[in-house]
Amino acid sequence: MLHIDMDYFFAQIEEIRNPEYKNKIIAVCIFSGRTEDSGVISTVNYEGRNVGIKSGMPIVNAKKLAKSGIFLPADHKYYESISQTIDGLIRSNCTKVEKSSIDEWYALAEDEVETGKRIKLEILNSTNLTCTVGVAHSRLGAKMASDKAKPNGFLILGKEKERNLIDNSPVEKIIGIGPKTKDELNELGVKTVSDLRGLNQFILIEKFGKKTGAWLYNLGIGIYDSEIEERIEKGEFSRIGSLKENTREKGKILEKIVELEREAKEELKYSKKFYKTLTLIFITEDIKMHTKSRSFSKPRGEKETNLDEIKKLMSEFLDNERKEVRRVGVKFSGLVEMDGQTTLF
DNA sequence: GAACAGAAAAC
DNA sequence: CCTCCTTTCTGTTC
Repeated sequence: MLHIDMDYFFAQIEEIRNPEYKNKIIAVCIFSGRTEDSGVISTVNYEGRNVGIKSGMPIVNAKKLAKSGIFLPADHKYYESISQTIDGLIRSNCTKVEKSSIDEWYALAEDEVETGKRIKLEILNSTNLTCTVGVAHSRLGAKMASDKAKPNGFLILGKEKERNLIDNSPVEKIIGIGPKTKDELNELGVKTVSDLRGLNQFILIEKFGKKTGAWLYNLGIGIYDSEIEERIEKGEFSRIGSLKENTREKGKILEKIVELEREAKEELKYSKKFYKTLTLIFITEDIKMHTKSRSFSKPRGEKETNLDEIKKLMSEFLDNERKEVRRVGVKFSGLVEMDGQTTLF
């Protein structure tokens, strides 16, 4: 299996688009609009990483680390179009392709080493962007290989190296193990994947749930999932945004929700899909996420208004929660194809 | 089995 | 001090 991962994607795109920034620190930012520099770093180039800037870091803190750095707003539409170009190149070279995010792909091909090299070159020729390719037997191994080789790298792992690399990795380097699972595993004395071996599978399932528990058990004994899922369609569309200030005022919150709903509907319109469920998202002052949703017996389209439901769901939330609201969002899910007919079911 | 809410993760 | 988007899983309730 191949794993193709674009190097510091958004920031690299900005480097290519603005050659005058060559060799400077470039950080692509998500500005929240609360204050001048509120928001976080999305992606930063290696010059920026060298001085300690990381993705997820508040923009204000990053600016302290790089007085002369270039801090640009994310231009998602443009990054998406480049992602599509790359997607086309990969698909024309591989037998099976899974696009796992805007800048990452898993793929199968006849001769994977040769194909990987060719893809790297074709991407460079047509976009001027570098990427890193990992080749291994499993999905996890391919991903670990590209992680290890980046940036602008190429790494092939045979079965034995693949197993060793995974076995000796700290658990938090494994895709699927985040901060919570890491902490819980560390408490059990598990630091690396190899420490998982020998743990009782029923204890793992009891502690981490059926799915994760069984997956961790298999990981420990060297069984890695390898399926490629060629899904194309998205299952939901959502928009989230920050309020100017934390508040509980219905008018202010509603105004933002309506604005976000309009944006999410644009996506919906573009996809020509209908939805069965509307969800409002609330992030309170303590950064906890809450949701309120309503499903409809008949799928709704881009034309229908949800104002009544939005007001009702919002009131329901505020009546049961006394914290202030920091951010809000709207989500359309349960997407279905409708082609004009409303009597599909 | 659907609806709803929340947790966790990846990006 | 704290952005945005999507997926997957789990528990609960009806």
